[in-house]
Amino acid sequence: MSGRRAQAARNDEVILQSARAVFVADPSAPIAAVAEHAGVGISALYRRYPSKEELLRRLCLDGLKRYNAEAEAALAALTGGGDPWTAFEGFLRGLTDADTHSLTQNLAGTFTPTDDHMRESARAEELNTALFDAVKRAGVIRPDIELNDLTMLLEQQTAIKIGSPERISELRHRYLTLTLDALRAGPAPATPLPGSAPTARELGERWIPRHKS
Amino acid sequence: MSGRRAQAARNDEVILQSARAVFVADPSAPIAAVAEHAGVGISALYRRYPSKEELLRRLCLDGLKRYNAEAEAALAALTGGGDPWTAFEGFLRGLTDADTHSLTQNLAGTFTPTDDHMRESARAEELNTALFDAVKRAGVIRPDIELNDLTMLLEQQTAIKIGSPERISELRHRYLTLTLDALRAGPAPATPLPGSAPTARELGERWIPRHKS
DNA sequence: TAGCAGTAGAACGAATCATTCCGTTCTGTT
DNA sequence: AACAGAACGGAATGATTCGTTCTACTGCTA
Repeated sequence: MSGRRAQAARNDEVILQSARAVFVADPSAPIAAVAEHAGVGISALYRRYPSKEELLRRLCLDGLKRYNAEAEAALAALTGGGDPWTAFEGFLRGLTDADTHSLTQNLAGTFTPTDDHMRESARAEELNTALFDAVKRAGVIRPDIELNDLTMLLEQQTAIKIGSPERISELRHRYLTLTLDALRAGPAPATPLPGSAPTARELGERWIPRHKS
Repeated sequence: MSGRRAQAARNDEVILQSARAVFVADPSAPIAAVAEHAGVGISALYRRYPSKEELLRRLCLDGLKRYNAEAEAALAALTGGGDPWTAFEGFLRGLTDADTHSLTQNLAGTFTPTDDHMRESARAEELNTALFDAVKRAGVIRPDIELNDLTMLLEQQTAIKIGSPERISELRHRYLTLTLDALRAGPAPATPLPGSAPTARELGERWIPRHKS
């Protein structure tokens, strides 16, 4: 399968990825920005999604599913007899990599949820509770942390927006490491922080006015 | 001094506070939202500030000054022989209360900075370095944390936006406590977390579409 | 080679928003 | 008592942004 058909198939992919990249960076970005990022025309978008809202719904739903997949994996590792803390850390690392919270919490409110969203969301809550209870029962987490604290902690990561996606990921893992140290029960292991601290240049760059980019 | 003159003086105040509240919650909010929040007409704003940008500049400058004031206070406490960790914690608590990072980092880029901003910013960097070096030298902070990490950690707080300003503050202090535990050198004290975790209701509320508020 | 799936991007229309402007109300002064 | 104007509320304005639609073009594919 090649030619026109192939380009279309390729576009399916590049459009979704571009939408993810653009809307994760700026949830209120115009749809034209997605087209530009993908290197396609606007009509290529509208051929696939009837409206911007529908595209956002799709992205968010994918995010929810990805979240649930990570949770299921962690839960499986846990009930399979794996080390509780390792499973828990892997869970949070996975979510950080997938940037699921930028896709769900940051997009929430920009569209009216469908039944699918409700379903995945409910499922997420189940998995969450099961996972958290298991980890809590294993006693590897400090006792005054509650389930919903995790959501907020992960959501805080979305405020880190500096430079390239890779750099962002590096920084998020850096501070996740710190958070994990704080989350862990018992004596602090003080894991060495990965990555490097922001530079003065990175921090200063944000003062230049950005009307058009 | 009363009557018309008094109302004007009162408006000076209420307008600034409203602008802070509105733009901290949403840096791209329309100027009309500020007027509405303040309970005044739009012209009351334009009488005081020639443009939206000027108002933003003012807010940001106030934020920078507040930041520097906190830093100076902490530095004074430190060189005055106070406990280094207490001074450091007080510094971060103060910044969290004043929400200086919402006023500076989150507003940066929405206007072209003036010389005043540059000046205060440079001053902030001086104070920062002095303060951080002193705390670092005292050995109360884990060694792999660098100066600019603090900025990012504080900036992450600005992602916490749930419910009333009081609730937001409570949650930010809750996670600041956690971060402080992670930041501190040596054996983890595991300070009890203040406030209460987010509720499912608080978390779920964000899924309702918000086109008009 | 006819037809259509697929596309690029201009055109359109609605909405948003900063700013201006006009008419009104009060106050301090003459 | 009457007025000059400070201060104000909010409608009108004009520019801009942005989602969506529409037209014209391209090159498979049957």
